[in-house]
Amino acid sequence: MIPTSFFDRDVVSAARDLIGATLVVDGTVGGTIVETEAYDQQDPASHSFKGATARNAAMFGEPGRAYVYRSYGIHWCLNFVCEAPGNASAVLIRAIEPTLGLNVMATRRGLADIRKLCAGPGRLTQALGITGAQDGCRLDAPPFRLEPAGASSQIVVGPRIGITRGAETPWRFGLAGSRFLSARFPVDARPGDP
DNA sequence: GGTATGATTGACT
DNA sequence: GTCAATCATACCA
Repeated sequence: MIPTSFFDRDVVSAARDLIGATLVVDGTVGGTIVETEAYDQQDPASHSFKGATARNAAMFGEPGRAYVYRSYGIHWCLNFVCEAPGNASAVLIRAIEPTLGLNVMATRRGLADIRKLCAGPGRLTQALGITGAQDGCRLDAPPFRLEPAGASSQIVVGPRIGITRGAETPWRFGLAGSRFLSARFPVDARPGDP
């Protein structure tokens, strides 16, 4: 079990150390975290950049809690709050390698392709059944369960995806060579890869 | 009150 | 590669 204290520190190192950790929801679905991004309050791409609002309240609350928001009016995105208060920050969970409850997740996604089951922030919330109802929930209590990464993994770093401001900041982390990333990393791109 | 904009995805040329 | 879906939020009047 990853304790709340794990998140009471710099969001960038937390984002890196979450690669390889296991996320389980409702004890029925989950997998290994293979892609994350960091956002802090000094970051123009962060929701917390312009101060607290009703939507981002969880980011300004205690670390070790979930921040869930609606994206493009369609999808939900899951974050882990870090280092707050003082520097409202969070780790966006962008992709997991599905390991638990594949049938349930495939049904929710209406899709059998395991590589696209949880490869993307909107996709993994749909597969895991995460909605705004989990906004502000503790990460060390049901419905969540988090287990730390095992042996240290080879980690790749790159610029974050889908943002217009702060796009040059290399705060995206991934498990090197994973087939379950939402997109390939520049340094992870090798000729001949599918 | 109105309007522009997304930490995205899936369908389509 | 392009583009629509779809709506809460933020910001302006």
